[in-house]
Amino acid sequence: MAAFPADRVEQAAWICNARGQTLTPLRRRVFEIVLAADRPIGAYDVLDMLAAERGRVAPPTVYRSLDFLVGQGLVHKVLSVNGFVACSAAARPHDAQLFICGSCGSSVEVARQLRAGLIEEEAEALDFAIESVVLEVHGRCHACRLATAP
Amino acid sequence: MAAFPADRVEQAAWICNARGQTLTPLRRRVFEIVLAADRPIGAYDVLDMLAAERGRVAPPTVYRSLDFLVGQGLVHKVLSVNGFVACSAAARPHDAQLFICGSCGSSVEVARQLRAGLIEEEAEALDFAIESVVLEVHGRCHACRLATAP
DNA sequence: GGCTGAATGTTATGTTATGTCATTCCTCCG
DNA sequence: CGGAGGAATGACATAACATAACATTCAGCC
Repeated sequence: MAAFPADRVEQAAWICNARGQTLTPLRRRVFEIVLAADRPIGAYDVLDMLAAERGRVAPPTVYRSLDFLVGQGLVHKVLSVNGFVACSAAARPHDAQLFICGSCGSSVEVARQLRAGLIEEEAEALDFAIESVVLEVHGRCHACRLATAP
Repeated sequence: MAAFPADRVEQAAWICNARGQTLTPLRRRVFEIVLAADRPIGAYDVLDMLAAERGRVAPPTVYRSLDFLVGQGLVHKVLSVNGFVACSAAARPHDAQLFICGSCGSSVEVARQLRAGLIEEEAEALDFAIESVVLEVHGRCHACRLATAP
């Protein structure tokens, strides 16, 4: 198998192949659209862009592709804004840790683990089997803070 | 002012009063409904229950009351299930930390702080001003684990 | 009495997401 | 070759969640 590629779309294709999955043209295009937005983008925004390129597109077309990408860890769903954002480190799936600016809508994914075992401790105490953790931090980003407090 | 009451609904009324707000009959009833569900409940489920009691009820009626309760910290919105759950410690507003069972739908709110400063550190590094933090842990609860692994 | 503001009612619509069945296309196997 | 089977997509309909905008009610107050 070829070496891990530099381009993010090619990386995505490589990752899918490595798992016996296929980044079809449609999925690839959806991924490109999500990637091009530098912030969480709504499913219907993706839909509109697809529709502009190829005529009428129905919601399931978009949701199926997004679900696939989320399933592969290539894209994260951002619950607090009902949007989707490209993962910044998709090689291995992980729970997203996002800082989301309420002012400009941008989001930053943080790779470094921001949990310090307390969640796992608590889960242990509750005898709760963790499957995933949603962590979304809301506030104002650096740029927006500068903009309004000059 | 009277002492802090034992009943959760009375507590809620007391908290609202202390802030110059009013827990009106409608809001009180919505709070009771959310409280009675021992898990996150959807806005439209609340709506159905209200409608059963008082005839036609429109969505804004319910959403306004829920928004008020969320604003007062009496109820948390659970993003990952589009639902609302009564806060277990409403006296002072806080970000919710929830363990949600994907099997039975129950949720448990944890009062103990599960963050260890890493999020704040990261925010500092990003010059990001935190306004709120969404933390929702998904998995299987104790009861459901017992049920399927006897 | 009439002004005011908070709350609620009412109508309509916007936004997000999914269920279901049909169609296409590729692959594998005989 | 030809058909079975599976993955992906297309197409249609509808469900589920949420809000905008304006009307009405009602209590408190001058």
